[in-house]
Amino acid sequence: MWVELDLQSDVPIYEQLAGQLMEGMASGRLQPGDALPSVRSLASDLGINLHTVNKAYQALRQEGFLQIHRKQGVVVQTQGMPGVTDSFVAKLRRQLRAVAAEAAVRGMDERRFAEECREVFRAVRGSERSGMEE
Amino acid sequence: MWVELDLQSDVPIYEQLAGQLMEGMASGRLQPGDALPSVRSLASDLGINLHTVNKAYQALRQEGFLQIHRKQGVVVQTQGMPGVTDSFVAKLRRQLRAVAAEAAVRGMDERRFAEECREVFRAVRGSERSGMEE
Amino acid sequence: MWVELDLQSDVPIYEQLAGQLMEGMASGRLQPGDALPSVRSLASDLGINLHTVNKAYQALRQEGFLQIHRKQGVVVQTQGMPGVTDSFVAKLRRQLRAVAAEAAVRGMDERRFAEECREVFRAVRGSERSGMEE
Amino acid sequence: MWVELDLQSDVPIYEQLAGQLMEGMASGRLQPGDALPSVRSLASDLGINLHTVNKAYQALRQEGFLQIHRKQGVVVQTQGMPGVTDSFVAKLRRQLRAVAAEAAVRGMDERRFAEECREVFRAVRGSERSGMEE
DNA sequence: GTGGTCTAGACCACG
DNA sequence: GTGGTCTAGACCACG
Repeated sequence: MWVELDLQSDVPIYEQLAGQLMEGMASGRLQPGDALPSVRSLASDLGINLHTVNKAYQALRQEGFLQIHRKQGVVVQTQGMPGVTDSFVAKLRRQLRAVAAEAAVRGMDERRFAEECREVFRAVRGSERSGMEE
Repeated sequence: MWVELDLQSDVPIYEQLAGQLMEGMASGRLQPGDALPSVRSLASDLGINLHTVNKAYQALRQEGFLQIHRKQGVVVQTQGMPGVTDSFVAKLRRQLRAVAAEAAVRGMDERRFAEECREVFRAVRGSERSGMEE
Repeated sequence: MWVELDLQSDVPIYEQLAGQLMEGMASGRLQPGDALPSVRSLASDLGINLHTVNKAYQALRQEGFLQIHRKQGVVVQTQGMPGVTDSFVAKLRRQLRAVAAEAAVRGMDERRFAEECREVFRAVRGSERSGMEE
Repeated sequence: MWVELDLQSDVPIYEQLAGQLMEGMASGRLQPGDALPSVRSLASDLGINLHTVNKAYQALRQEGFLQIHRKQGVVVQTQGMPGVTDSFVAKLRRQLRAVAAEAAVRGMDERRFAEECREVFRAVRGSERSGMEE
């Protein structure tokens, strides 16, 4: 799989993995209905423990991004991805505050900050979606 | 002090504290040269451990946002705040990726995302700086 | 058939199926002597595994709610449904404890709880039985 | 502690534990703000693994019944227990359906069923709360 | 074969 | 000392 983990990072592995899967969904590499590797195969593929993979899968399932069936395994949500809920917007803003504050202190101006955000957003959505929407 | 901590959050307290101090600097409530409370007094003020306050102060000092003198205590950096370094931009982008990916998956479009970023940036800079720059 | 399964639920499919059949019997849609679909046909009808349907049938047979004949197939018990045995009452109470405890902790009062129970009971017995008893 | 587990039961241990803690809160043995044993001490006390205790604690925390602080450990929610939300009522009814259906099939009548529910509810609330409300 | 559960044991950040 | 994370390995229900 295209997942890349930094085992040295202080960001927990399961969190990195969940993040990478989220980016996969954002970019379109992972489409609704797509099957993900079983916890065991992905674990051995990435060289980590199956419990660590499971923790990432469970977190994404609980938030509604994945479905986990007993035998069929793990699948990207088909029945309505979570939308832009109020609680998500609140979380988004909370996370942006920390980022924005340091940028402001370092002297980055508003336009530059917004531009960086825009570019990162474009980057995660990737090119594979071109023509899909809008 | 105006710091507010969420003891239930899974974000470490020292990190929350450092973040709040950073927001104080971003908004202008904390100006270069301003003295911060002593480790002892801030700890008892916030009802948290001495070590926790110290850890937040040390982290901000190490990055160049604070100066710590033996007896004069803790002071907001006077000799040039850290600027928009390449490594900061890299960190900024890394942090934005996670945020942007989830926003994209949830169906937020680019314009809305950039607008949220812009507004958060404005909010953290606050009104107290009006007239300082630009 | 009128059975509806939630393949995403963490309740095993065979258990959901047995529950739905039980509700069919409670409502009167399934009467003593009524024939149920064969394991094969129900499985393909519901898009699930043969074993799963079989497991649900066997569980209900073992408890005395169904009869399974070699060639006549599966039939709702004709020779006396299981009654309100002591062991059933014990099981009933055990299951209610968990439900009731959470309701109590959330601040639901006794009257409301009893009322919810009453209404659910009425709902599962349904209207098709009207005139059958009492 | 007063928790009793049935290691033979097919109900997962962590679920039994969470249920017992919930009953403790329902009965008033566990009051808001009360400290619970650390995962380690409760685990050794009950003769089970600390991860199993942790799983029960995390489940109750995620639903809002417990707070987990880094050093202070685990505490019964003080800032507003979860209330009777719509989603809880929906879950309650779903769980009652299965129970009620079998009771109905076995010939238990509505009044008896409601009475059983009422008594179980009284039992879980216990006597220690007498005089607390109403 | 799959995920779910449980155990045992380790290291670390936090406070 | 506490919970958080990770590993390794086991057994089992489900399908």
